[in-house]
Amino acid sequence: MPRSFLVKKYFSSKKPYYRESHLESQTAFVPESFPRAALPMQNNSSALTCYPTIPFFSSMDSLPVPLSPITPVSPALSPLGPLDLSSSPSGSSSSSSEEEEDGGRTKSYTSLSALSHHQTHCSPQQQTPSLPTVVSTRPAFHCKHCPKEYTSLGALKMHIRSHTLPCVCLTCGKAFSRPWLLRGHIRTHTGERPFSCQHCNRAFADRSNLRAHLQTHSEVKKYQCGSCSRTFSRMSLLHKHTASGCCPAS
DNA sequence: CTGGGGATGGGGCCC
DNA sequence: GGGGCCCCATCCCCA
Repeated sequence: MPRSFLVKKYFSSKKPYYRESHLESQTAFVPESFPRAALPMQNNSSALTCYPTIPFFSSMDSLPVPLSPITPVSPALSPLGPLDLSSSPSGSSSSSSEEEEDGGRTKSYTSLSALSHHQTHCSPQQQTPSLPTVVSTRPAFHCKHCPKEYTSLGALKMHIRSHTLPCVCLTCGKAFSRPWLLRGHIRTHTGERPFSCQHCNRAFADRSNLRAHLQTHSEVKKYQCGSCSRTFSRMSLLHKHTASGCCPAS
């Protein structure tokens, strides 16, 4: 069903949206010799290039190295050694990535992302006091590029890709963390729109955008303003509405 | 200001 | 364990 969001806190500026400024920094890790000319249109996959993060790692030296020799670590002993360069002592930090209090129940997914949002929101100095100081019984894998930490190496590796951005578009040089993100981006070059609306035949390059579009065909607008009872088809529209001053409260 | 499309990021799940 | 995909989330831009 369309966008039944778990209503989470709305952080207006919490996450990096890769605009020009960021792009500029990104191009720093793109091999300068990427072929600009050839537009690999025929075969989408041909435009996919996942550079093995070499350029970026040139400044981050040790990252790929420690991943392999990691050995299972006892809960008390977090695998910080290899992965975490300078970070906090494993015990003390224990920002309890997944222990965001949820009625005492460990909630891994949304709370972690919420915690991540929180962490990216607060300065490292500030965040600790607000976090429950729970000593996690699970190992903590710290990202050395940001304050985030994960309970599995796989999750950390996945996260690290968002720093290394190994997938580079051969057409424009923009870099992405995952191949499928790059594929979606490549559609913006090729114009491919594999997702079409069954109601109006409008096509979209992204399934999420089709899903959002389907909302426009829906009679029911599910996002309602608490103050004026206006309803909106998207949560973002509701947020814009409230931000524009309808709801003086908050 | 609103509505909607486009683009993108990230976590989780499944294979 | 990794890749691919799904879904959620959010921002930007334009009409």
